[in-house]
Amino acid sequence: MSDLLEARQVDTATRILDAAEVLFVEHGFEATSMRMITQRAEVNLAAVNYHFGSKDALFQGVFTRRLTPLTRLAVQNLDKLEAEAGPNAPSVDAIMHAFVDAALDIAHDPKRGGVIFVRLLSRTFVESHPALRESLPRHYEELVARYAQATAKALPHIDSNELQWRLSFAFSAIFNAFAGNNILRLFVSDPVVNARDPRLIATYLVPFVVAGLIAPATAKGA
Amino acid sequence: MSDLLEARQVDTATRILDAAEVLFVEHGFEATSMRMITQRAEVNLAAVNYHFGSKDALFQGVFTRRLTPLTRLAVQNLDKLEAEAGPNAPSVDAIMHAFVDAALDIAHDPKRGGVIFVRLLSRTFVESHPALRESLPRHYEELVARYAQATAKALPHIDSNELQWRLSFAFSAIFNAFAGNNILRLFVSDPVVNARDPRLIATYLVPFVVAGLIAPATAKGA
DNA sequence: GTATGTTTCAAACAACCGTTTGATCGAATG
DNA sequence: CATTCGATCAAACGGTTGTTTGAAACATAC
Repeated sequence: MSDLLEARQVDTATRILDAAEVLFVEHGFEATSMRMITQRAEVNLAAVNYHFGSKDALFQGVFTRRLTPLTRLAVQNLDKLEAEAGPNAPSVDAIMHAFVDAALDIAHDPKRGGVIFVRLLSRTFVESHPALRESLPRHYEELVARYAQATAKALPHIDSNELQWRLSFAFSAIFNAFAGNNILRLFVSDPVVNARDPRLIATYLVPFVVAGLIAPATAKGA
Repeated sequence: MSDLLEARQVDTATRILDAAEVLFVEHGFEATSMRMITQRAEVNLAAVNYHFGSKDALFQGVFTRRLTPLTRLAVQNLDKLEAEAGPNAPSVDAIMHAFVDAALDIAHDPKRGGVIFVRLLSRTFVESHPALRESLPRHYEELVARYAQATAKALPHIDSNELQWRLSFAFSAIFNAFAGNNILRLFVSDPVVNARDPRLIATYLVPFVVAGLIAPATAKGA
C-alpha cells in the first residue's frame, strides 16, 4: 500500500497513548475505563493489554513518552541561565521563568503532548496516583534538585527548611494553574478569570510565585 | 436500655459519615467502595442507600455536615477584622490569617471534623469532583465574595483581573498545603519537609501567599 | 396485645471492571 | 507454496461495582 497516502495511519500503540492521554486528563485515572480508551482509539479492547501489559503500565507509558523531553528542556533552560550568569546566581525570577517557559514550550507543541499533557502532568502531581509514586520521582529527581539548588543559591538568607516549604507552595500554584483548575471557578459562578491559555496564565503566575519565594524570611521564634 | 451507658452508641448515619470522611480523604471518592465504607462503619451495606440514597448523595452529605461551621467561622473572623479596622481596609496579612485561622480552628476540633475534614475539603477543591461541582459553589459563594472584596479593598492598585488570578494561585497553595500534598515529596525521595501539622504549615504558608498577593502589579503592555 | 412505622439485615440484582483466551488475519521469511 | 510470528479480533473470564429487594427486628402508639 502506498506509504504516501496511508502513512498517516498511525501505530496502534500510539493511538492508545493519544486516547488515554486525553481521557485521563478529562476523567482521571480511576474513572477512565479500558473500554473508553479502546473505543476512542478505535482499537480492540485487548490491544491495551497486548501492547502495554496492564492499565497501570499504560498510565506509565503515557508519561514516559512525554516526560523526558520536558525535563530535558527545563534543565537545558537552567543550564543556559547559569552559564550566562557566570559566577553570580541567576535571579529567582529568571529561574522560575526557565521552568515555566519549558512547560509553555511543551504546551504549544502538539507533537510533544501540547497543553493536554501539561494539564495531565499537573493533575497527576496534585492527585498523586499510586501507580506513579515510584516511577515519577526517578524522572524528576535531577530536575527538582537542580532547581532547588539554584533557588537556594539565589536566596542564601532563607534557611533550607523554609525554602523547601516555599518551593512546595510555588509548585502547587504552578501545577494547579496549568492543570486548568481555576479554583475560584469552584465557588464563584461567573469568574472573570477563565482562560486556559498557559501563556496568559504564566504572565500573572510567575510574578506571584517569585514574590512569595523572595519574601523576607519568616521570624523564627514565634 | 440505659441511655446513660449506651448513649455513646452513635447514630448509624453518623457512623457512615465518619467512616466515609476518613476513607474519601485516604483513597479518593472513586476508589472508595460502598463495602469499604459500611465495613468500617460496622453497618449493613444497604444502610448507605437507606439513609442517604446514593453514594453521590453521601459525598454531599459528608460536606454539608461540616461546611457550614467552617464558612461561618471564616466569615465571622473577617467580620471582626473589618469591625476593628473601621473605615480603613484590613491588611492582606490580616485577611489571609482570618481565613487560615478558621481552617486551623476546625483542624484542631475533632467534633467539627478535625484535620481530616480540612484535608478532605482541600483535596476535593483540587480534584473537583462532578458530584460536588454544583453544590459546593452555593455553600461558598458568600465566603469567597467577602474575601475577594476585602482583598480588593486592601489592594486597590491591582486591577480586578490580576487580583482574581492571584487569589486563585493563593488558594491553590493554601488548599494543596492543607491537603497534605507535599508536592516535593513526589520527586524528592527524602524531603526535609514532611510535617502535616496545619499550624506549622500555616507559619510558612501565610507569608508566602501574602507576598504574592501584595506584589507590585504586573506591567500590562508586555 | 395489636397495629404502625422505621430501621436493619442477608441476599441477589444487573452492569461494569481489568484481564485472558484461542481463533483468525496478514505480511515477511525460508 | 509452506511456515512462522506479531497483530487483531470476538468472546468470555472471575471479580467488584452501586443499588434494590423483601423479610426480619425494632420501637412507638393505641
